[in-house]
Amino acid sequence: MNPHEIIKSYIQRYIEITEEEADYFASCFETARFKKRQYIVQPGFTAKYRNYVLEGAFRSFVVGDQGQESTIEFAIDDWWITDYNSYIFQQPASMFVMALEDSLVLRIDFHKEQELKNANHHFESFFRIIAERALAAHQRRLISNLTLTAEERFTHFETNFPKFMGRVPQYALASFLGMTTEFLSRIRKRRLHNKS
Amino acid sequence: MNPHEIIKSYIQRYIEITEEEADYFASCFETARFKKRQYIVQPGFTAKYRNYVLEGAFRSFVVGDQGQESTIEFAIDDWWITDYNSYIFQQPASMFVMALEDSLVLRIDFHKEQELKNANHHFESFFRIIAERALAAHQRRLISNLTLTAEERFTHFETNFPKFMGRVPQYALASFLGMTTEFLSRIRKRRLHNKS
DNA sequence: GGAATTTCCTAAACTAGTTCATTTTTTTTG
DNA sequence: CAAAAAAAATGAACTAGTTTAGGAAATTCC
Repeated sequence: MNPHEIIKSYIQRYIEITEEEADYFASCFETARFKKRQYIVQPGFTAKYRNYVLEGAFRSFVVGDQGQESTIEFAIDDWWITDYNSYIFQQPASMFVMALEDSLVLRIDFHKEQELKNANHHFESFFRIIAERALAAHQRRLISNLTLTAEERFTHFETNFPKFMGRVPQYALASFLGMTTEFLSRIRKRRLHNKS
Repeated sequence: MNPHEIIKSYIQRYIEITEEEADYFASCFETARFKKRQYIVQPGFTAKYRNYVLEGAFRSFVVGDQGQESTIEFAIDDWWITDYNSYIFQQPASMFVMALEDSLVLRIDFHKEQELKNANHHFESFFRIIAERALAAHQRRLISNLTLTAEERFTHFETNFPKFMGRVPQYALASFLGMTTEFLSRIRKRRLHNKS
């Protein structure tokens, strides 16, 4: 499938629209390629795009006072990524979004997205649905962060996001799960000896 | 202002609609009173309503295997509360939502909300906007949970949500901030002696 | 293909935050 | 208003996770 077919089938998962509407929706996206380690969002600059990953992988993270990185989100094929606080409010970003691999994305410009939503009730619904789903997912993550131990968080990630395992570097996963690389390493070692 | 005037002025903060549309919107809500410690959502039961707090205070929380409570959200006047995973997907809840004080809410039924969204593009926009804003807020919270120490999280809460201070019990705040009551107590004591 | 850089691992010392057990204070309720 | 229940405080022992430091693999890049 070509990029536009992919995004068409994506939107059709969530709302029922005509072929023409789906084509119009797809036409509002443009493809963009990024090389490994390239930044697509940087603190201080406003996130102009909402990005849908076709190929490759991304990671969004913030950098604390002492230079500690905290991974906010990962995105591989069929996931969205941007700095939502920056994109939604069109304010300077506080996060980095970086390519973890050479990647290909479909992206929509903020203003184009507003046009889409104004033009057609169905598109407004679509963006409402994906926002609600993202919110629900964030709430689930918050719950695991608050209730689980470091090891449980790791197990939870392994079982719920197996496709991400191996795709994302360990230091990035550790900071996503809210622990140090050293501790994640120790967990994996402990596992190897204790279990199975 | 009476309840319906309040919710009318609430929606008008986010979208521009006619007086008639605002009246219709308000007419889809009903008021409900709850006594302190009363549950409005319980695990196993599907959250039927999205609740807008007029008076009083609520707390949503999950209970872990060993009985440890983790507060997910607080809501006082002018805030929304429900179990979003349950409400959005109309699945059994995993959270409790409990009144912290005798409270008065305006609530909308899930099916009524769908009607509203289908009837009028503006209402669809409204729910899209509040979902996006809630998502952005969740992302900000995730960042502070990942980057700050327990004491910093407390300070951050004090400065960003002063209206909640004093309104919510300490044990609930501690579990919201991801620490034990004992530790929060120690932080406050430390503050009293060290600073100002 | 080899030097440089990045990522991952190991281990010991350490500390931020927890657990447990008890007491004091505040709130609720008959 | 007194008894009971709930919430907050205190302190000591403990531990899950961090820090620091060094070395081993694995990737990257000229």
